[in-house]
Amino acid sequence: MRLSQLFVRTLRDDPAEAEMPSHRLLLRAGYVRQLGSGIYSLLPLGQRVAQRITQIIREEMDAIGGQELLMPVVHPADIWRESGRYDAVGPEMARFKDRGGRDMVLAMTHEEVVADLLRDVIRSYRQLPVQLYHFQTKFRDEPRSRGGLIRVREFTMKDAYSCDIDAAGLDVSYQAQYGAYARIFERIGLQTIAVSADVGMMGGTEAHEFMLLNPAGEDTLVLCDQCGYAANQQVAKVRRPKPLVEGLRDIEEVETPGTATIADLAAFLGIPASETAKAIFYMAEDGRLVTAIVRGDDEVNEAKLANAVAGGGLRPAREEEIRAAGMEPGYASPVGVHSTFVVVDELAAASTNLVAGANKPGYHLRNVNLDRDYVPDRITDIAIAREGDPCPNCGSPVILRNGIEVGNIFKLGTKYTEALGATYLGEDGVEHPIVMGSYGIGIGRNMACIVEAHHDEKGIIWPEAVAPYAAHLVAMGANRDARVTEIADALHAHSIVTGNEILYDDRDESPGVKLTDAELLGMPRILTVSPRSLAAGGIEVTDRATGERAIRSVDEVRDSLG
RNA sequence: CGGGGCGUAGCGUAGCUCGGUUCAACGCACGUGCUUUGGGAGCACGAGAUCGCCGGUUCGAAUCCGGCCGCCCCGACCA
Repeated sequence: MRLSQLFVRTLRDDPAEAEMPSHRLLLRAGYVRQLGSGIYSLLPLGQRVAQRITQIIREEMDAIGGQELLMPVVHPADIWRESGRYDAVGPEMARFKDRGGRDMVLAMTHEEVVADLLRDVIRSYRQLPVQLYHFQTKFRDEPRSRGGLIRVREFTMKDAYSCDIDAAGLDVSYQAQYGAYARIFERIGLQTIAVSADVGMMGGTEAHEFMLLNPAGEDTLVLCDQCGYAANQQVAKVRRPKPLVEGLRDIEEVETPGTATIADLAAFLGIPASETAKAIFYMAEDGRLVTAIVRGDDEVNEAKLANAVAGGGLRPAREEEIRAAGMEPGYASPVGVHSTFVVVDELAAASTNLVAGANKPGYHLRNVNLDRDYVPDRITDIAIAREGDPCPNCGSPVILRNGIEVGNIFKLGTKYTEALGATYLGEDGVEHPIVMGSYGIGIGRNMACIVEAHHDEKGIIWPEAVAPYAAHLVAMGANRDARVTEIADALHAHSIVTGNEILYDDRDESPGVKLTDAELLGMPRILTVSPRSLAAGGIEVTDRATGERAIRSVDEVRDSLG
């Protein structure tokens, strides 16, 4: 490809809106352009990278028996009503009516369509298992897009769906996907960590997310470098040492003016925050007011709490809702209150003689104890893991790191197949719902993550496997030696013939401009043809990653392009 | 949705406090010509902006006021 013909323009200055390296460089080097918030065009260079990533994923999906198909972006609302998600999913799903007034949606994901296909095609256990996948546009009207291609609203995703006769089959499919993911990320140059993850609104029993460590990552990971424990903070278990149990002392009211926060309360009473009980309130989707109790030095993990409540999503309760239940915000506790769903963290439950709210302004209670003073509905781990906590596996201190999710795998189970009636007739002559798994990789996000992991101050450094072109040929000083253009043209022509076309900077630009652009664009090798290189014996080959330069003969370079 | 910031030429910005013949400017990029050619070249000429939009105040608005829209960052949110 001749650079003089390529639809691209590189920018000398960083666009003001770009902060992350990948966003900055992809814009400056002309791989992408923004159309609106979270909506991007891939320019020809970007599209080539996307296609190379896509092809690698395709190969690995095929290698584990995946079958590629293509499902629509526009869905009738009906199948989303069948699964219950038409109402369960909020405004992030775009909805509209077609000309006939029928409700339609833009696909955020394709479980419903897969289940619909399964109920149409699958009759017998003999047709299972099967793994389906496609590359398709998703639209999710995110409340906030960010970080260039890291979090966008419209994007292409590889989503795969495994379909098995039972949980054991799902385990096999899940493991196959896990292995394929490891190979995919290895091949495209991303060092990832697979962490246990929350199943969230997808439902299901188990999930992993493949994470790229990155300071700008939106997820917090809890990692143990001793035993390899790795979990998203949303699900990371907390196993802190149990406190010493004291004898229960009598409850006692104490005046504590102006102590609506744990920090103020602990300071006022001169006790550590760990000797207090913190009450946080949420409304569950089913209308229950949830009281979460953690020790004063802990924070509530909302994902864990939501799973403990099992009443759908949670939102913070409003003050009037808390008062309506008989409690006083800032001085609240479940003591003497019976109308809320009380979830107590294990550590708080094991702690004795805590200070808790008295449910009147300016007063707390000393020596509050579980069971004696209030009745829990559930006792479970709802605290958020902290840096230095003992690893739930081996007890070594864990570390916290930010990560970007580059892929995920979910064991869905039968949620969608039951809802849509996708069943097979088993060997036992009985109808069973098909057991599904779901496996996603965002193409654009992966492209951005590769840049995050592979760049320097000069520009992008594409790994060979995903580079838009294997080499960037720069012709310089053509007017002083006719052989320069001759040789460069011939090399470029040769690369077309071999099917491994290189990028050829044939522009009438100064050497500085050409070399700077070559480094910005990031092909793995830069081939320089100039009177100087010819005098030295041929073509200068620069390794973009290491900066190493070597003179190679023209023949040698030509052969390397084959 | 809360908090903060920003919208002036393709990109980056100045001007805005203090309204008016340096108010529409500067650098880069762009076009033409000549020179230049191994690290973002030089000279000359040139094209390109109804200063995000609408309304108001005023003799006069990029500048002041109100409303709206868009974009970015933090948080909430995130199959």
